[in-house]
Amino acid sequence: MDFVQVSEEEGDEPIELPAEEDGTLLLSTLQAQFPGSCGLKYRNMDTKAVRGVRSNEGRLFPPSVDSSWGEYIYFCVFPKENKRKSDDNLENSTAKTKRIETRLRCTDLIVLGLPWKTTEDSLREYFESYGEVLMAQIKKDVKSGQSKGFGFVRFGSYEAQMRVLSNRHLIDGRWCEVKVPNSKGMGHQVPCKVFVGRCTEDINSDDLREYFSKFGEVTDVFIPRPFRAFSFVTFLDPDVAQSLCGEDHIIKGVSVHVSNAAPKAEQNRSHQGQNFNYNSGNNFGMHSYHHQGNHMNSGRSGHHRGNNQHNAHGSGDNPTIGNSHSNIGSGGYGMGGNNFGGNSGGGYNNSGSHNSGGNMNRQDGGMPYNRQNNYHGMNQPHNGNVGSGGWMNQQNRGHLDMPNLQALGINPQGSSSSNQGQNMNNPLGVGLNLNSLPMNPALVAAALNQWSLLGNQLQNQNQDQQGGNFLSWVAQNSGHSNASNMNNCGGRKGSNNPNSGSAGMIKGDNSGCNDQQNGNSGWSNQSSGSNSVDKSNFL
DNA sequence: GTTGAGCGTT
Repeated sequence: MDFVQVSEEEGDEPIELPAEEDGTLLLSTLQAQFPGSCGLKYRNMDTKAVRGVRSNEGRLFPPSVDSSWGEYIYFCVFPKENKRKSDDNLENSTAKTKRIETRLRCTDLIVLGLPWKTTEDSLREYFESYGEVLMAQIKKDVKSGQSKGFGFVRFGSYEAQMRVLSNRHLIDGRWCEVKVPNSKGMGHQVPCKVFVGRCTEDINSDDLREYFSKFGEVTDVFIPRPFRAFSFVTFLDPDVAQSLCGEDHIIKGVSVHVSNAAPKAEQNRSHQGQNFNYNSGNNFGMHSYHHQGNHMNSGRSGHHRGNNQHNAHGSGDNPTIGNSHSNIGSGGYGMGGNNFGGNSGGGYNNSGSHNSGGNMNRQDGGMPYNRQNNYHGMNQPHNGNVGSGGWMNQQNRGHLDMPNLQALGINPQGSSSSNQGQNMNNPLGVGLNLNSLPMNPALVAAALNQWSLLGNQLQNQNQDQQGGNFLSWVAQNSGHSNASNMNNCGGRKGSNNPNSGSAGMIKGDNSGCNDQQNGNSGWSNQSSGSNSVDKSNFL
């Protein structure tokens, strides 16, 4: 009996696989040892090139005319979606295990928001472009047979599942969510998304996709608009994403920095007192977030970097519900880079020396310089969500650029938290859920300011508050917080009033400023040198 | 016949 020496990847120790009597090697024999493999290849010693092995109807044919497999060591071919970073040899030992594991990890996926008209056939048809669909069902009303607007799908491969989870889906004309059902306990999601800082405006999504595809399959590229000098790249393989973190890459001549797209921390449901002390339960095995006392650190790898409060939340789905965070106008428009919190419910420390940073929304792009503590910020830490998510549609539907939260293990449902629905943290106390307003939160804030709604409420919550409206409150607080903030921007040009955080739509000029930590308008993040950007709001 | 947050008569 002839044996064929096969290794998973070139250079690995080979396994001898028995060939059939006719000299062929059964694909099933190969797959018994190398699950997921679909073929063989070998390096031709003469040409130094890699040659593929002929494969037909479940059989692999020896390359030589005498039906001999020779002394070659063959290595496996895996479907493209299994392809790993080519130089990723360190993971060979785990790759196989991983494939086995991942095969076992296919789960039913719930598809929410389906059009009423979608049938199981059309649902299946849609998802078959991602891979083999083992099951597609629409939940219907028993009596009427009418669709309930959601359904389930199951894929044959984990790769397909991952791809589906990391993409958005336009099904029969409607944007739908695909999630792992009741996934609050799902802990296996690892971040596939990386934050790419120091982007320039001429680096478009195609550039990013093209560049990063050489490391692994890119499933999504997201560039916040208006331009904020960063973007997100999502890989199919979280290992690829992780392997790139911390690296600098040159794209179109520009040195960009890749870092973790800060995973949204576990929701702090306890909400108690002044102790804002949460360690994320979602550290994905690579970093834990120590948000202690009154300064939250957005730094990676558990380090306290920058000490700028940031908002780890604030996606369009407003996952900050039930948390002690706030966004007012986080995201692209309006107040953009700055989050002003209302701090209802006791929150944490409005009066101590360590007040939250003026720009709570800052997440560094990995620049090692010009990092300053920013404890002296507005006296309003977060709590309450005012218009979080900025321009994003609350349901994330219909927005082409909205990444899928669940790909990162973020479940916008808020799971069992009691604070679902109406925002319990609403600092306005005016019975408004600004998140539900389909408009620019900055405008909302400005409007409320006009109505003197914001200021009054905030006054009750902030002992430093001297009265006035919200905008003046912003000005005041960012005003006396600017000891650090102003200094961060030595190159500031005069056009931007750091106290005018309220001026949501004013385009700030912060060129030369690497740390925009004051009350600038959201637009000010457009400064070319800015690394003070918030990635978290786009996770 | 309407609707649009959710979690599945196996």
